[in-house]
Amino acid sequence: MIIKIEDDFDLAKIADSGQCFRFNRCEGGYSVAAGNRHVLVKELDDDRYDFGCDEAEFEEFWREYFDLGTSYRDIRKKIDKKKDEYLYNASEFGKGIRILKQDPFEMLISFIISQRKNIPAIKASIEKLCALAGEKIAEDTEGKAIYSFPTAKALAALTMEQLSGCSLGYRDKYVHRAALDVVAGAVDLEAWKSLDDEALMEELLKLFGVGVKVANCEILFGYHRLDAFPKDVWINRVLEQRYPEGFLFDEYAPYNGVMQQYLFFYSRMEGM
DNA sequence: AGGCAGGTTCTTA
DNA sequence: TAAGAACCTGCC
Repeated sequence: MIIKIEDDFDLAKIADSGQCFRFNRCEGGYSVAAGNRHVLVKELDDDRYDFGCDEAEFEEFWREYFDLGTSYRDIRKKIDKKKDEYLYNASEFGKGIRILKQDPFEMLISFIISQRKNIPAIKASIEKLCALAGEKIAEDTEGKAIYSFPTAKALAALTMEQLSGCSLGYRDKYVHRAALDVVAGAVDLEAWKSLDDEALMEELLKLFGVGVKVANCEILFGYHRLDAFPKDVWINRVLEQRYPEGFLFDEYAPYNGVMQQYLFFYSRMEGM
């Protein structure tokens, strides 16, 4: 179905923003996989986009997934060019990025895998994991199969040999344990939605293989709490070099996570 | 060939 | 409590 989107919306930038790992350019548009769903999105002219699904599915799932109820343009307006020129430049450069509303389990596993890996390596691992334990849900325009993200049960059923075959390295035991804990009910990601930020962080940090950085990614991308501010090597370099006096967290609350995305995207492209 | 990649855990003092 | 080492794997 075709829909007009007047707010910030740039598929290429979202695909490259590092928040999602199954969002890829392919012939004729962008292949977007989320949980057990898949859609092909094409950019048309005049702010119009063609989503390869019917209206019911768009309204029921993709509108929410792309967070179309939030104005990222308004969020960008919080940035004062004179007061914070670097962030202003970063936001102009990253204009079009949105924070997707992704599944907490998929994000948790994805960011556990992400540690000490570059983005292509993360994607490769996740793709192998989906092919191994997910179900085929679609084909992209090049005829390549798209698989759902594995359920906790399917992941927990994998042997360690199968897991390490997905190039997880030492993270294989983290993924295994997380899946087991979810299946056993000791970890209830749904129930954690009702926790406040601090309590949620505390629970996440109890997970094997989850430290502060991965927990913040989960809070921002898995729970869509837009104030979470993950600090990775790129962001730390930016904070050190560009904000020796400190970043203006108070100014940007409760949207620091959105600002983090602009900084991350900008710094990575600038090759800082 | 050795170092490093969107960190975290384990060990040691 | 806080540094420092170790950790899988792939890629430059």
